[in-house]
Amino acid sequence: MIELIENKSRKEHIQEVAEKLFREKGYTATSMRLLAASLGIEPASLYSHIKSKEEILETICFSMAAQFFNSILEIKNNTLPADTKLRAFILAHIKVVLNNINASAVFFHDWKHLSSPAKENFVEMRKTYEQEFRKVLKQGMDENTFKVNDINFTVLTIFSALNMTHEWYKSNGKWQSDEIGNKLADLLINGIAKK
Amino acid sequence: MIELIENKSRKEHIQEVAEKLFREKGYTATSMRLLAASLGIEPASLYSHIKSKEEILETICFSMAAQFFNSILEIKNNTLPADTKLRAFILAHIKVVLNNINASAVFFHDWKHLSSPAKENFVEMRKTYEQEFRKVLKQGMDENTFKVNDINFTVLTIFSALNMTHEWYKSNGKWQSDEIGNKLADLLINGIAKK
DNA sequence: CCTACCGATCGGTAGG
DNA sequence: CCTACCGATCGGTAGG
Repeated sequence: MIELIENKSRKEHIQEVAEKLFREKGYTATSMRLLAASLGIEPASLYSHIKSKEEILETICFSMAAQFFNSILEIKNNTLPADTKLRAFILAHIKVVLNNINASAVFFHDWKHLSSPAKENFVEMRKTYEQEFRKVLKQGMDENTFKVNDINFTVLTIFSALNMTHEWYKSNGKWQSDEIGNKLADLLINGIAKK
Repeated sequence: MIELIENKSRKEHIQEVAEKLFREKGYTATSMRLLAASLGIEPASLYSHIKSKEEILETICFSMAAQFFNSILEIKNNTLPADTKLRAFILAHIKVVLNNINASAVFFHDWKHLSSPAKENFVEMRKTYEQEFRKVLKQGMDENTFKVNDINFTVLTIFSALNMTHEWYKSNGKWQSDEIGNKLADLLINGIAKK
């Protein structure tokens, strides 16, 4: 059986196929019947492994959130120059996005379909995570190496650039995660204009 | 009647309310029953004015596409230095996004729910539009004022930053469209690092 | 993991 | 713009 060969539980398999479908069609437009058919089972059989459609969405969103937090855990308290630290943050963030390309697409597009209180928790976690990026921008201003007029605006723009990579990234393409992370860091830190 | 005072046809009113709901809940998750209720009419009455739910989506997507094209029409064939031209493109683009905040959210999120051949046309138009931004990056490299390693990557990142503004922009906020456009242009052209 | 089925809701039509 | 209604599909449950 595939799930034994790949050493994955049936639940993990459901999760994985759901991520792919949710990414392609969107969470709301994906029916449990299609998910079941994609797994080769009857719709009712899904509910032996999962509680509800929304449970799948919650698992995606909170597992991704945990991965984002973990990815910067070892960087955030290091003593590093602001530009080095920001680049490390960007590389860590992009690695999580590109290693979980389906889940991150769902994470970015469909978190708003979470119910309360999951939705409020989600927004709160995102804010806490973004705070680490705010801190490093502040640090760069204090060190006089960054010129940032508006920290909030800059953080939002950085995340815009980082989080859209999932839309155009092809895993069979020529770029590795760190290459893309470095290109993004170069562009955001140094800009398009020649020095 | 409101629609007469505001000089709007019933169809335009439906369109406007639909844009707001589609933005808030997503296209698929918004039912025609909710749309009707928001307008204070019965669901069946909608179909006196529109052909289908997807017609509303098509109108949003193609009207936005037309606005984006028109906004750069007077700029693209001018003889301008690349950085000036890129900034003008960014200001024009951001003005369209922020003047149509609901419609642009739908445009960016839900275009994939278009059916064929509308979807293919949409993708084609977007590619043509992006081409103008590619040209100005190429121009900047020729003029030796831009340092761009990868035009395709850079254009995608520029649009990521530009197109996410709709998610956090508050129309009652302190910023006007051109202020945001200029801040984006500053960040993308000059970067975060102090010169 | 299946058969059988639930009530609710979907987009849309007929006819006035 | 309404009443009345269509067949299809939704997420999910009961019981095995």
